[in-house]
Amino acid sequence: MRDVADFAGVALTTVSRAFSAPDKLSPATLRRIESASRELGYTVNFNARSLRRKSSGMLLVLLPDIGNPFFSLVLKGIESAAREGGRVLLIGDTGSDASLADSCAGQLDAGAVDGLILLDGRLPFAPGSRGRSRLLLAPVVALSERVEAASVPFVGIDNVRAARDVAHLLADLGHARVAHVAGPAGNSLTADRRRGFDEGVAERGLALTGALAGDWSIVSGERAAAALLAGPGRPTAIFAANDEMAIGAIRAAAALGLSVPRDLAVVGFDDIDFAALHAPALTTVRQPRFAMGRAAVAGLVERIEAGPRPRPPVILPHEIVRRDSAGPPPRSRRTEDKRTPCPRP
Amino acid sequence: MRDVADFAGVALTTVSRAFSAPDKLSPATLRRIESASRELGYTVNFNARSLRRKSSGMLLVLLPDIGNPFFSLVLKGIESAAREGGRVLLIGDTGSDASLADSCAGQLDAGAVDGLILLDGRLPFAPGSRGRSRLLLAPVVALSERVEAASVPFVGIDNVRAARDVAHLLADLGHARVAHVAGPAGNSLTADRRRGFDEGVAERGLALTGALAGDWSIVSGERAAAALLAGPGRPTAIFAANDEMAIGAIRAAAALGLSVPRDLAVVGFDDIDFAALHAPALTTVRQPRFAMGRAAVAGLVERIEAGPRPRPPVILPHEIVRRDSAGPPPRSRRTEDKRTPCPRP
DNA sequence: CGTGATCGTGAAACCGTTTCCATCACGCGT
DNA sequence: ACGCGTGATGGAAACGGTTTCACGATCACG
Repeated sequence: MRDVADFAGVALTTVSRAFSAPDKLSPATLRRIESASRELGYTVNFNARSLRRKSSGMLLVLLPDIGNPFFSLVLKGIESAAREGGRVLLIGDTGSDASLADSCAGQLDAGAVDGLILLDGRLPFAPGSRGRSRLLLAPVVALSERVEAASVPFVGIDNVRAARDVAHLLADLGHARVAHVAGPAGNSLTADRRRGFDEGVAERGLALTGALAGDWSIVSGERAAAALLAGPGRPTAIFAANDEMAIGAIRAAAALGLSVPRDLAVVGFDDIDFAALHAPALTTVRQPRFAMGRAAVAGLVERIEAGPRPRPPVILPHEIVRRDSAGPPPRSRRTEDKRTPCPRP
Repeated sequence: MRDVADFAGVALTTVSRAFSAPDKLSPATLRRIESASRELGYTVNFNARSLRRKSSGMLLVLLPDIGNPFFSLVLKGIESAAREGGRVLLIGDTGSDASLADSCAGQLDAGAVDGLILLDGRLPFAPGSRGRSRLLLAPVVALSERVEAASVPFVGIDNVRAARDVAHLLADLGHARVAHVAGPAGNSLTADRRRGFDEGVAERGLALTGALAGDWSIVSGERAAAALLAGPGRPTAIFAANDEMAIGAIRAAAALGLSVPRDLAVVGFDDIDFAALHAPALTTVRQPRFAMGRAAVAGLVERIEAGPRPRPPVILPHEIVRRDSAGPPPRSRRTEDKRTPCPRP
């Protein structure tokens, strides 16, 4: 910087201003400084700037599995909003390792990042620990999945309502016996979707023939659905708590010689990209993933700039997307009733 | 730091060493300093350290689309190796925006990151520009996809060989007329796989009925395959340059009333997670994605530490995974020959 | 008692920016 | 002609850690 200043015949201060507040300089000096730094191959040093400013302009995103297709569009939303605000993204895949999440979150204390976006329902650091209490005041926002601490701002959808909507849809289609493939226990999404579905089922007088937990993966959904379909009082519709498990449920049905949607209706959740391309195309709950990412950044930036004031959660609208995987229940029910024994077409 | 030193009753220097070279201290003082800093809530300031050390310990990964399932396991490999080396990951999704890639790469000059992993075939900055020439000497490694500059170390597989293996597999299965759904033009993967397939086809005397380019997406693969299947001399096997386009090809076949693998063999490339779960399960070329990620970090770290010495490319072994989507050609060929006219079952 | 080896000590320099405060020139209203 | 506000610029002190260096203390060992 010294060299650039000398080369351009200005003071160090002026060069600094040329890069941090260009509009404060006369166009002439600005041009001179720009050409000088280009000549000398000068670039502002990021670390020095961050040190001095006590802010790096980086945002850390913590997520449990970067391979999860649900996150891709969310991340793009985060990235797009971050970029508009001149901020850079750090992504930490915490996997199932809690200590790893802790070390990632330590970046906040170390001043490496200005804020944290949690896509993982777990808040880093053990409850009651010093790290945890510090985190509650820090610029942190929970996205999609709530965290137990209410003081952490939340961005997401109304999962209870959405799951209830699914139950209503199935009732409207004529189903009477339904089952649920839930997410893993101890997860706010699992709990909310389970509760909403139960509510909707009760409201419409449906029978819940069973509910089994998966771990969001295709194979877990397949396993759970296989068990649900094997039991007595086989359901005519299955609601899976995410799209991947719904795909698993369709596989399980196929393995039993059941065709979706003819013999079984399946509804997923999330509307991942592949949902529309799957055969059959998945009926599912669309989350506004891109908008959720953007809203999280907006909330986080506000918290960075305005401090840890409590904020109401941001609930974005969801939408039920009707595609091929959910139709009316099979006629076979009526044949079972022996009321109108009709021949197979 | 001053406070911690006072609190622990040691010198500033000693506290510094406790965090940068703990093994140089006696266990007793180390413990004392640790408890003191815990007590005082002290954390090393990342920016100050990076500034003084002229190195941040961060690695930047540039990729064209974070939603691409191929990258997920690669990223996990990168992450795991980076973590072992005590380094942190920055991920930049450049999309199709070249200027965005430039600004990301500018982080290198700014000292924000120590190295760059390019999963995008494009090298940032225009050829001949100052940024580009600087990049060639900087710690950069190309992963999976080669970049035009030979001086940039490369980690990946032998795509030519792998595609040739696919042609041989199809020949072994008895296919005589094959087609190719290629990647987008101007991409090294597209070129290599195309060339290898052509070579293999020629070696075994197969007929290439056509080759059309997609953009790696399912729908593009579907469109290309539909065109290939509609033309005269319909192929009995299609080799798609990645798994997603292979899935698209299977969709296209289904739309034409063709069943895979009975009426058409389809082979993909990459072995993404979903390939094994797709119905039918995809025959494909497995890339050692996790190992590739790790190797890239290893190469990058070496380049960071040892300087820009030219290094031979790291070519990892691939493997053909035979699943359900590719079988022998349909009998119908013989019926077409009017030799054994048999009734449809 | 001498001899290394190991561990710890102050002080000072350094990293590259930002920012507070002062300076300076210039144009304007009176 | 004078005082003054304004906008551009310069000087110097942080910012918070790391490194270096010469040197003092301690300790085990022969």
